[in-house]
Amino acid sequence: MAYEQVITRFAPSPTGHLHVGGARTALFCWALAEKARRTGADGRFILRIEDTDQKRSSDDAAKGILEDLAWMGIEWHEGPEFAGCGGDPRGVGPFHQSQRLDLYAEYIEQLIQEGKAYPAFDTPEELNAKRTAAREAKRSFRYKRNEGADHAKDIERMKTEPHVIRFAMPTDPVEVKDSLLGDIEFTDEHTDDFVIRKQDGFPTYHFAVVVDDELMGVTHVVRGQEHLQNTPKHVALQQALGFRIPVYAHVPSVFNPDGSKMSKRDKDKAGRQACKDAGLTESPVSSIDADRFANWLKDKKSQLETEQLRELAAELDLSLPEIDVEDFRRSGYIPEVLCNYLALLGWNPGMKNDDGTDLERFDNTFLAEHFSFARAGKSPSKFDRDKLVAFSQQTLNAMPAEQFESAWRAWLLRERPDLLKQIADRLPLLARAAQPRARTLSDAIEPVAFVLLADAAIEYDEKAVNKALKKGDPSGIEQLRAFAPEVDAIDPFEPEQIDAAVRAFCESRELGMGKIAQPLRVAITGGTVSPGLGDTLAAVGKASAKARIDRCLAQFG
RNA sequence: GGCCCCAUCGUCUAGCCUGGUCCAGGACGUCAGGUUCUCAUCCUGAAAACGGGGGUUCGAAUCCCCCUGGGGUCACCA
Repeated sequence: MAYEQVITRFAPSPTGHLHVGGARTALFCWALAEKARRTGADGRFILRIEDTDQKRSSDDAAKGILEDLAWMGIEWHEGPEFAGCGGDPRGVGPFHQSQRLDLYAEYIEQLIQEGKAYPAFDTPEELNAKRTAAREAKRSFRYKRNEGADHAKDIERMKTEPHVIRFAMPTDPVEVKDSLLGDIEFTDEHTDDFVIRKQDGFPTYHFAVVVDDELMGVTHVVRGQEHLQNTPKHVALQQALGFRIPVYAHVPSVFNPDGSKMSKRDKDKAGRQACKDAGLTESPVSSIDADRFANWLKDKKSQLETEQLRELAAELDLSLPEIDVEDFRRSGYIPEVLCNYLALLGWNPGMKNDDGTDLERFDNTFLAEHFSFARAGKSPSKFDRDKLVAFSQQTLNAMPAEQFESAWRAWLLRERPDLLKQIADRLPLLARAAQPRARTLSDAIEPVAFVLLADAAIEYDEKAVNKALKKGDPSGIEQLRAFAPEVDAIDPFEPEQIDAAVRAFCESRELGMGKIAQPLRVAITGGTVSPGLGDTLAAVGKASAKARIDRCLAQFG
């Protein structure tokens, strides 16, 4: 009767954009459910917004997370509706915890009636004092209910006094079944009588997750390893409430290459360092006032707003470290690549390519078909940007030209609309030239940046001029002079025709291609590095090409 | 500090469960060559790891124990 169910959920708290670590967890959650779904079982991936912290949660952040997930192609089957994702076919919503308060109240009431939870009236000061004392005595502080507590009397007191509700944690050892780490036994020294309802009436995370997971039918809880110590609390709560106990999988964290935790603070750190290196004492951007700036500069823990940091980085020509999914999107990574890299951080398919190398390039569909925790790693991994860049470059280079062009156009439209306007008319040509050199959609601009300059604004690199124009016999500049009249005859002025003309020129004079290529390159771009010659000339167009050659001849001839 | 988790090249990892085919394979990075009009590609090659110590065994990267190291966690945050 019961056919296989794999119901997973990703439950972020909406306090900012989606962190790559979270994104990987979401990806694994999705893959697990999607795999079941594809084999005809009841596989569902739920997205739930854990906004029980009134102070830190925001609607904007929640929306940002939906956007990030949708961009990555991690589509949730149930949850808030966004971009074709979500919905509530089983009627288990709403999916914002702040809208489920009545539900929690019911179960808390039940626990209090049964004496499994109780009100506590300690002030934060009292608790702090106890914690400090415990620490000084080198013990860990664990809140335990007063031996002589009078439950009925306390319940009466609740009506008039500020209080929290605590769960009377049973002392039996709790066994946690984890499909990644194996079974782990927690003895009762791990947990105390933790708070399940805060003074403001909101449930704590521990209580809300347990209730929601039960009510939403969650069968597999996939979450970060930092939650491992919470699990015995959750299991105890599930037992007390008579709930099912889901299967857990605690995935290891993702770190910076230096071993530090990948955090939003890294952006502040990079910005601060850049300011110090530049010897700045006051803010270079108006959005950060003097006091704030001074304080930020000396206080390593203080953080600027994301927008302020971006302005600062733009001003200092600094690239901030990517931490959130949104950062990678801005940097010009495509979602397929980010997903692929993230999935590989802790999981691998254990298959070979035809040439005998390990299979590591795959898409989300492949992931959904093959994912399991049996092949997932238990140890924390470091985020290697070089490898991500390599994946990105390989993928971008291998795309069909039209696909690259449209991906690039979409990226430019979102991130650099000003630039897109400037180059929109010859985007296909520029895309063709940029694609083989593009590592990301962002740095694709670099190899074709010379087209953005006015003909008269080309600055000639001195070394390039010496090497390409002055050396040789006849000198580069003479070759250029000889070639100049040929330009007009090239028709149409397109890469193939240009290349053919250059080749013919070389053959007739028995020259190596380099003899004319480099002088031309300097004339057109000011330097010795650019895309193929045909692409380079075609990108600026015949009129500009002639103008640039003439100007160069005039200056060095 | 208590408790929990983890441990193969610089990094991500394959191999470990079901010891021998592993003087440990791949990818990224690095270095050295080569192809190409520059750059980027592409091709060839090289250096590079089983944290240490005890067991078990004819035999251990693989199984067990200890040590060391790394990480996590000890909130009215999630």
